[in-house]
Amino acid sequence: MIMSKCKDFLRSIVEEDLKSGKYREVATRFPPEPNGFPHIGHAKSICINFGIADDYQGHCNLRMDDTNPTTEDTKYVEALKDAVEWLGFDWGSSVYFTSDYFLQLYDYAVKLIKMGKAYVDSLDEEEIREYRGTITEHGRRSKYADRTIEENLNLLERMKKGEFKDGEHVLRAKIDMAAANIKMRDPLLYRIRNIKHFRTGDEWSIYPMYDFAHCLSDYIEGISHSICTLEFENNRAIYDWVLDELGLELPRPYQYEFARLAINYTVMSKRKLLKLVDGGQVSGWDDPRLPTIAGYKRRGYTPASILNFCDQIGITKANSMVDVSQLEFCIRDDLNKQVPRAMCVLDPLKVTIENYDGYEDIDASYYPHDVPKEGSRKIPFSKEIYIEREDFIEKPPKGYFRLTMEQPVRLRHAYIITCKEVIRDTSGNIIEIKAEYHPKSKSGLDTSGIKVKSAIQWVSAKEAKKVEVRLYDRLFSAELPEGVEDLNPNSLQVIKNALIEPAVIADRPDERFQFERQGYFYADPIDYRDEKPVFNKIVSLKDSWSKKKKENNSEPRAQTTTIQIDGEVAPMNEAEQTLFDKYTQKYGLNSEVANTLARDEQLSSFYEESLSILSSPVSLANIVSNEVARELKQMEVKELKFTAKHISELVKMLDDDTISNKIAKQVFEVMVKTGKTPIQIVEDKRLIQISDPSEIEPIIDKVIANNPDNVAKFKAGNSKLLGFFVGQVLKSTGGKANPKIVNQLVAKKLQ
RNA sequence: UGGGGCGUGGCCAAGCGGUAAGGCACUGGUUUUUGGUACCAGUAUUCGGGGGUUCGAAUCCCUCCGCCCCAUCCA
Repeated sequence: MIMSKCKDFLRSIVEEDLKSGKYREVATRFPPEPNGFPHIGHAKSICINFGIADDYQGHCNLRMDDTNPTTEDTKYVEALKDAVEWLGFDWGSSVYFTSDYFLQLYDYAVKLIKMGKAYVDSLDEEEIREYRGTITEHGRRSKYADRTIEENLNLLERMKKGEFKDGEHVLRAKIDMAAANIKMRDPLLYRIRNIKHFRTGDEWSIYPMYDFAHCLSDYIEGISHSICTLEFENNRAIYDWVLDELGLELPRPYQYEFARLAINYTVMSKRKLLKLVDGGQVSGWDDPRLPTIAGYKRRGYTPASILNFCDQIGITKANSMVDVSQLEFCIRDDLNKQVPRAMCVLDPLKVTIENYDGYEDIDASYYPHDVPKEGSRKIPFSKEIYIEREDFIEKPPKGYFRLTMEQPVRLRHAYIITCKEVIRDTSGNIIEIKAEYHPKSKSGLDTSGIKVKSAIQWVSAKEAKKVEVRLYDRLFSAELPEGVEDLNPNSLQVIKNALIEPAVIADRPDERFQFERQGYFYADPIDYRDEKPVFNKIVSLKDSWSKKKKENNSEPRAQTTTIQIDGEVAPMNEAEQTLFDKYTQKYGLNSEVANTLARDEQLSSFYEESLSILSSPVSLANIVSNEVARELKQMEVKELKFTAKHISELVKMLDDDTISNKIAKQVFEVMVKTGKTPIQIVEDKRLIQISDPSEIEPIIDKVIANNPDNVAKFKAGNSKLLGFFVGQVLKSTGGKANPKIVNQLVAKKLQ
């Protein structure tokens, strides 16, 4: 596999963990719940999980997360397996099921109870919800939380045996009903479901909840990186809690989240998809308009195109909406290089070539000059042919390249024709064109000297085969569809009597074709019959003509400028205000720095302390409010490896001009990590700054000599490049050159 | 008592203190017997806004704004 240059954040984490020896081998998993057909969002997840495993010589398990027997079914298991296989991934010798771990999971639950970390709660559903509290209010603990370990054990055992009705009891973790993260307010671990499970049958009356089952299943399988979507971020706390409380032998898995895929003009949630399937708006889970893997497969998308798409969209934590055109590009890009071209007329208009009598077979390559593949077919040519209705216009708009009364056109692979006469029916519709062909204009042997602007597809009337063509368009007309009201009424157009050149049907050189000038099509894997061929449109070709036409009658979109309203800054309390006044008035700090310091108790006391050692209020304030503040975001003052004394020492050197700001940052970094004193660090690394121009100038000369292009650009007015040169000089002195001096010198030399 | 995330062109997305990558889309042009493909060129003086630190900030600090997720016995 070719690795792209830019690693995504997950791969960066995996690489680090492998390097540090946290894991010997990377192990991921793709853990769908078998309660629906997988869609392209799953494909993204599949690519991530299997892709990472492949990239780092690890493995990825396919695991059915089948903990909720009420919605799950074995038919979905099959669909999931199909999807993974179709995309080309290998899940090894067997598919995993969470249900295979039910016994182990139960044992872990017992262990938690014995540790006093879990209890059987007997509140009803509504009470549990009420007790949980809200976003802004604490929850309160159930009175049942005080049950003894024996009681809990006994109850759980009986729950398992099926002695209770659904909802009578649940098992909950004993964490913290006041947690700001609502997920941590004693989450449910098990619930009673007296229902048959599609794999375990009636063996169990209780089923583990996601939060309990998932982390432990990962652990049981030896997963290293448990990758899921963003909405599980809050659940990570439980994931960690369960694994940590159980005191399991390390290594244990960690959870990481990425943003799920969204594409415009479609829906991706299983709920909405199921609604379309059940509601009959689509023909099934494999309806070619659906973003399901089965749908794309049926429509004619290739696995490679989906894989490529997943690669192109990247992996991040930012919620985003990918444009369908990105997907469409991927399938066109893939098919362009490999499928045979053929001619198919969707909306036939009869053309009689009056000066042609007889018949010939024209030999034509299946591939255009820029596709390096071999293969050709015979195309019958005769007096009566059909062309596409829209390839003739009596009164053409400007820029129309096809057949008109005055403008000849080439019949692809064949002759040039000229329109002689238009035949109409009684209501004035054009029903036929009488034309003449130019005998010397045969494709490849053209000596006619006639110039045409385009070549159009056609079929010979007698030999053409009738086919059904299903034209698919986006399912929804709204970019962000809400429901059925946003459905595109024209998402499916069935053309029963399209005409196709016979070789496509007789020889079937492929399953996918480009119907020239129209798009890519796929022989429907289910409905296609030799006597009644059916083709699905996969995607249109790009069409700059229709775009141009549309442009003429569409207004440019109005620019939206968002005005940003500034909120009010929280007022300072009295003590903060006093400090602020002191900092600005007595020490001469600017208000921003004073503000940062005054509002943070830790920072201000740190500042005061360092100020008592070194009387340099402004420099100290700058370092404390910027660098120290950053460290204090991660930890408490007492956890810091450095003290106010270190900082004043650092600032002293800065004030002395012994070191530059740039060096100070380096020193600070080392100090944070090691706790060494700044003086020590400067000595160790010989970080004294170089300010002597005679020492710096030769380096500048060298940089200038090495970058003639950039010198030219700079002189041409690209003043941003000054930073580039300064940077280069700084780099070659290990950051030791005095940047102020370098800046002056570089500016002077480049004048 | 709220918490957790996220903001870089029209859409994705690199970048992590030293010249704002790349892809899609778009616009021109070249090639072309597909108005396709391929190729070339163009498109962000600026990274949600405002301040601050720095010789230098998309990157560090402060602050404000805007989105998303969480109160299923779903996953």
